[in-house]
Amino acid sequence: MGKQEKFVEEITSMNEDFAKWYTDIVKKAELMDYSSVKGCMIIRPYGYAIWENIQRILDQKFKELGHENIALPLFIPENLLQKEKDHVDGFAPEVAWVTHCGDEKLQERLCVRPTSETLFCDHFANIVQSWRDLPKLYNQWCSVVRWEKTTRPFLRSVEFYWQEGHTIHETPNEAQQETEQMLNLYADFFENYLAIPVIKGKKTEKEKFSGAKETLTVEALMYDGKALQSATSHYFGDNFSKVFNIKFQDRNNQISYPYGTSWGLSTRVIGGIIMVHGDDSGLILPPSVAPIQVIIIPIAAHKDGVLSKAREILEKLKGKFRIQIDNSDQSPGWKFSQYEMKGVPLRLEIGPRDIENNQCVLVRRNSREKASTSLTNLEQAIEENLEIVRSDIYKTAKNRLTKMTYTAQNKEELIKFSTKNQGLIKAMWCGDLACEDAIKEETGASFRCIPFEQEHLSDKCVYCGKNAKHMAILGKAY
RNA sequence: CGAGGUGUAGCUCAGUUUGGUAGAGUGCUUGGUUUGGGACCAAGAUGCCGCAGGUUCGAGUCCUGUCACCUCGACCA
Repeated sequence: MGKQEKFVEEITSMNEDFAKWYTDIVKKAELMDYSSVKGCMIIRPYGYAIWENIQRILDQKFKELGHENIALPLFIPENLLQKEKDHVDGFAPEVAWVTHCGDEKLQERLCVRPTSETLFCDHFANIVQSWRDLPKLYNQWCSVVRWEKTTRPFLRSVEFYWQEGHTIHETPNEAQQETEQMLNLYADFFENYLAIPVIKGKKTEKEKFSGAKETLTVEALMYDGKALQSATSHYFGDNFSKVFNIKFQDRNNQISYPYGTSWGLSTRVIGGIIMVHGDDSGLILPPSVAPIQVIIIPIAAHKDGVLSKAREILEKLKGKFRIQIDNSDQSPGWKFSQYEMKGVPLRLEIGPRDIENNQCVLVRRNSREKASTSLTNLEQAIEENLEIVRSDIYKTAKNRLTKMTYTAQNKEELIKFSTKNQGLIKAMWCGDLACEDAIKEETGASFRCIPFEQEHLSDKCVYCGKNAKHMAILGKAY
């Protein structure tokens, strides 16, 4: 039986219709369900458990770096939102307004937060007086609302869950370091935990966050060749501080404005995990965030000793791994398919033949290779196999990123690559908005970022031929 | 917000052309036999045919309106 063989007919093949494949996966793996509220989804327990694992890992990392969690209101008064002009211009078209309490019209309407910069700044202004009060390193886990016209599960929904970090610092340098530090933290999380290779870089003026001086981003490539902006980290300078009148007395007894940052990562990453690692049999979850890391499937469970042996294994390992046993009366084949659909990284089969030989069968989700494994060193074998899953799916994703990144030397190549090939395009750029707009118009590809790792491809802008300032990464994005 | 498509059992869909008893597969429930890649037999339960009007003796089917969802664009984390 070859690796490519498809065991499940219920999922649309990803090469046939990627969008349909994606919808099939999120529904059949029970990650989400549609709700009665337009554009809003229900994250089901299995999907939410992935988010909880993401939260647990990131929350610990944030705290190790001195950040504290905080909870701010769901609502933002209109006057507060409107203080920073670029910011409100960026978000106004998609905010939801609360206008009434019962039948009574509110004095001032309230928007449901699309992001919380304004609330944080308003609060900072109240609590900061001295340089001794700085830095403030805050983070909030919450949901926000952006009334998007078209929605897709996890990738773009009207309400979505995320974390938003908001910090203020004494000096620009310190705030810039924070911005970079958090971007690096995200990049490390994607690469080493989610097994998703990312490109780190800076957004163009056009693509940066409304109100930011600079937006840093990690961009990932999906199976279908589209890019996903996976997490962002913004440097605000003193933009927001001045507008919100956040002042402190500095070490020289002068009145100063602090320098701010914000950074966020949302449930969108779950969409990224699906589209980077999944295959025609369903999800493939990175072990670090998989709700179930090992599923034990007893074979011929009615026979003497099988179930008790399976339970014995579970008891021994349940403190070490997220491990479960499926002793339902479905056939083994059904269970194999079911847990492959749900992306469980490792399957442990145990049947009468194994028990005779003091062994079990371990099967990695991504390769489906079966390996008889002694029960004596089982814990170590599982640990090794989970790590093999992580590094294998990382390699697959990394190879795809390399293979699907093209270098465009001139306008013809740029147009050719953006229309014929799905993937990312490296190209030199003069830095002018006019070229950026024209490229978007002509090819449909947007500037994903100006990567930190620059290469000198040529001296000329790929589009206008003027002197090039940077190498940029372009692509179609979710 | 533009273009296209779909709403019938939990799910996937047939039935709409030509109006006349509400269907199939799968899933679900119960019992039994099975069990190393989605097992088999038997017996069951399940419907405001998206919603609101209209035409008609009679509407899932025809007409008008409306809502929701999906796909592709534009916008976004």
